[in-house]
Amino acid sequence: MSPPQRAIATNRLLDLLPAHERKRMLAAGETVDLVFADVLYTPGETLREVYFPLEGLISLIVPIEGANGLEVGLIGNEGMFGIPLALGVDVSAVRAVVQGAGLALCIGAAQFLVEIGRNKVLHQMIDRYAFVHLSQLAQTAGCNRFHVVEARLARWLLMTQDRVHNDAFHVTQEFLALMLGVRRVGVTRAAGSLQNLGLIHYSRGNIAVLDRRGLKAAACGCYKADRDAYARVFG
Amino acid sequence: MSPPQRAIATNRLLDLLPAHERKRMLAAGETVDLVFADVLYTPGETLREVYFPLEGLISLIVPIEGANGLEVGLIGNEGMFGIPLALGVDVSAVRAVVQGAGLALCIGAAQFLVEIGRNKVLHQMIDRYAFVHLSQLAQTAGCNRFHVVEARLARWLLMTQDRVHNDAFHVTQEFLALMLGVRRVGVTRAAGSLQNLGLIHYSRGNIAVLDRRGLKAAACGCYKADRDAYARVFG
DNA sequence: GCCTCTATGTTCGGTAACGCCCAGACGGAG
DNA sequence: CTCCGTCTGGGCGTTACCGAACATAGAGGC
Repeated sequence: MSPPQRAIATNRLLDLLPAHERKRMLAAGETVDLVFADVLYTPGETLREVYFPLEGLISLIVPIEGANGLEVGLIGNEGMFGIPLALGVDVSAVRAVVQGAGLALCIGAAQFLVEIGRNKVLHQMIDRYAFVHLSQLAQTAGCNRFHVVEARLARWLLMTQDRVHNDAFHVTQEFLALMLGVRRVGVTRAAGSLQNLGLIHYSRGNIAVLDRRGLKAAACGCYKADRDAYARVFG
Repeated sequence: MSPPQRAIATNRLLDLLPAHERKRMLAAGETVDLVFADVLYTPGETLREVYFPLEGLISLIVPIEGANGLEVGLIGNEGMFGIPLALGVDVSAVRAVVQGAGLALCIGAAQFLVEIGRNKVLHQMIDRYAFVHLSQLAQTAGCNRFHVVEARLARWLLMTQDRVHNDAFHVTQEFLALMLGVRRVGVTRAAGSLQNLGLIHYSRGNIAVLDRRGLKAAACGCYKADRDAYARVFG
């Protein structure tokens, strides 16, 4: 057997740029390691830099009175953190927490503004991503209101799997409960149900997706809606 | 007594523009009458025009499987409908329904694109508004998840009052139930409670806010959070 | 081996919603 | 005045959660 190959991680947004522009972006920032559970930003904090995850995963969490907060966005290598800057605002509206360790391209705010000012295609692309984020946010709002925990958990697992490009990843039920805005017990029940159906396997924070098709069936339509929204804009 | 005066309605976004630019915008479009319950757009529909409400009220509703949809945004004269166009996307992500009749400035999509291409201040302003909308969407997502009907109803009434610039307006419990994503009976209970507290009065669709302070106290903090988000960006 | 810490599983009573259905009450059209 | 459509109020059983507490079980350090 050959040793485990490690593909060069990329960011799908940056991949949309012409080669020379992509190089420019890579040169404009530096590759940093996102450390699990690091809080990159809190609401109201001034944005010092933006992140284009190559492998890492960033959760966007909105604080809410009477609760521990709620995840309203999940950013992997299909997106970026720092939309407000592209919209002319330099503060974060949400808490940004590293949910999966890995590399990310980090670009200073000032430099990023220079780049989007200089490069129309880049700016256009970020704007379109902002629209996708807007759509997904609206979808999530409805999902959180109407859909049962099990379906939302299935959706979350699929979204995460898409972003880590791996059937297995690490996340405890405690953490899932925080993301979904439910009690841990609720996650235990839902996850147990999904496991009984043979869709996933988990043990002490190690989750493996066994049956992607089945998981899609168990998830609410919001998963598909999210993907469609992305695909409609980026093809 | 003097006859009821009718102030010239304005749009707070357009008011932020220099006088000559504001005139230009008014000339670029035409003033139309938003008709109650009209569906301006459905999800996926191509945007033919944008609206800057002067008096009218537009509800943004996201379709959601297993439910009748959920309101995720409310646009009065403090905002505009058509954010996607400013972000380089020409389809609506939501259903846009006229929730309060009144005048609005309507500008064709092509013309609007010309204007924001020509006028940096305008484009910047719309982008910032998009950010505010993003923040409010995140807040709403959490609010819908965690807060009880009564508090959400109070928030909705305050938001609407702000946008119609009037203590009284017309909205049935049936409609409120749709907006809040609950049963009509749930609205009956919550509205009855607010009325018992002397905060509002209602009868057959005619709602009057009697005690704004009290209503703020009854609402969740999301109302204040929304206003703060707007104020932080537009001062 | 043993201990400890973290993660998971279970149980209890409580509650804020749900869907469904029916009853009353007002107001405008005829 | 009567009729009818719209709007509001209430009851009933059900459900998916909640908060709190307690019980097991695997993984790693020593």
